[in-house]
Amino acid sequence: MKTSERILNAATIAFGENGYDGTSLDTLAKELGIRKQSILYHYPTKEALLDAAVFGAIEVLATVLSDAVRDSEEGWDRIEIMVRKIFRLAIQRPELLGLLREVSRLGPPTLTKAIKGFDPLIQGATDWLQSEMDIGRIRESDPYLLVISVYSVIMGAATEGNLLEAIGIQQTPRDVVLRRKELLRFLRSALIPAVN
Amino acid sequence: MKTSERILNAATIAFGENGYDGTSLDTLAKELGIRKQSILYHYPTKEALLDAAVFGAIEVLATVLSDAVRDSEEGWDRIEIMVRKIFRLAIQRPELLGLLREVSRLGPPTLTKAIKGFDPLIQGATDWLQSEMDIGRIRESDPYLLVISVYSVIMGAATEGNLLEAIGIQQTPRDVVLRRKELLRFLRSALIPAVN
DNA sequence: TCTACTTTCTACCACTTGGTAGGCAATGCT
DNA sequence: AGCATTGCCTACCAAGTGGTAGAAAGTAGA
Repeated sequence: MKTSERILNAATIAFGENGYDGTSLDTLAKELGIRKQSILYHYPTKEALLDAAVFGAIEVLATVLSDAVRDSEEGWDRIEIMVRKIFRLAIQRPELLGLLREVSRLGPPTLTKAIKGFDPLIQGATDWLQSEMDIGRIRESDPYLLVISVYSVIMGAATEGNLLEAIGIQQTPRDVVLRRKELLRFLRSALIPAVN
Repeated sequence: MKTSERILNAATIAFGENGYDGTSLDTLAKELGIRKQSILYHYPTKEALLDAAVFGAIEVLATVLSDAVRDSEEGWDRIEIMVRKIFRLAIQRPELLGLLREVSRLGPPTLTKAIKGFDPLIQGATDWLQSEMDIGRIRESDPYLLVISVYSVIMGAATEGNLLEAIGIQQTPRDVVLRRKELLRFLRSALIPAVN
C-alpha cells in the first residue's frame, strides 16, 4: 500500500477513536514507523489530513448506501438493508462513524465541508422518503427532519457498543444482531403507517 | 459564586463543547480572569477537574430524572415527562450532554467512574421498565438493552441541534418542539404494545 | 498585633505540539 | 551522463502543554 494511503487509514482510525485534538502527528508517525515530516509531506497540515480522512469516510458511507439502494426493493425493505449495512460498517470499521461524530463536534470549518459532501446523500434520502410518503408506504411527516432523526438514531445505536463495553456487557455477535433487530423493530413501528 | 464553582462551571462547558484534549487550563483560566495555578489549587490535576465536572453533570441529570419520576404518573406518561425534561436540559445546558458523550469517547478510567455514578439510574430505569412490561404496559424485550437504546436515541435526538445548525437549518423554539414531538411519537410507537 | 491559614499569584520547568528548512537517496526522463 | 522530481529523512523552532516551588496578599482568631 502507498504511504499516503497508510497515513490516511491510520489517521482515520486515530481521529475517529481519540478525536482530532487527542491525536498528535508524532504518535501517528510512530505507529506507522515513519517520521512526522513524511506525514506533512503528503498532507501539508494536520487539518488537511483531517479533511482527507473525513472525505474518505463520507465516500465509504456514500458507497455503502448507494449499493444498498441499488440492491434493494422499494419501501421498508430498503430501509432495512440500509440499517444492516450501516451496522456492518459500525462493526467492521467503527472508526468511520466515530470520525463523523467527531466532525459534528468540531464544528466549522471541517463540518461545513463535510455537510457539503453529505448533501447529495441527504437530498436523495429526503426525496425518496417524500415519494414513499406520497404513496402512503411511510407515515406523513417532515422528510428532512425525519432523515436527520433517523440518522442520529442509527448513529447512536451503531456506536453504543463503546458504552456497553464500558458497562461491562459482553458484545458477542449475537448481541449485536439482537440490538440491530431491536432497532429495526423500533424504526419499523415508527415509520410504517398503522394498518387499520 | 465561589471560585471553585466558577471553575467547575467553565470547565463543564469547555470540556462539553471542545472536548477534554481540546481544552487547555491556560485558556480556561483566561476565560475566568485568573491564572492557571489557581485552577490547580482547587483541582490538583486536569483529570481531577474532569472527574469533578462529570460527577456534577451526572448529579444534575440524576436530579432532573428523579424529579420527573416523582412528578409523574406511571406508564407512558412517565417516559414522556422524562423526555421533555431531558430536552429542556439539552436546550438550556447542552454542555452537560456534550460532556457525557465526550466521556463515553474518552473511555477508562473516567468512563468507568462515570458508569458507577450512572448505575443507580440505570438500575432504577431497568427495574421500572421490567415491572411495566410485566403488567403489559410496555412491550416485552430485554429491559437493560432497552434502557441503553432509549438512552442513545434520546441523546442523539437531543444533541442533534449542532448538526442542524451546521446544515443551516434555523433552530427556532417551535422547531425544537416539533422534533421533540417527533421523537415522542417515535418512542411511543416503539414501546407501547399494539392495541389489537 | 502576632500568628496561622487560605487563596492567588509570579517564575519556572520538562515535554509536546504543529510546522519550516533543507539535505540526501532513489527514480525516471532527456 | 546530466538533471529534475519524488519521497523520506535530520535538525530545528516558537508556541503551548500540564504541573511544581514558593512568594505575596488577604483573612480570621488569639
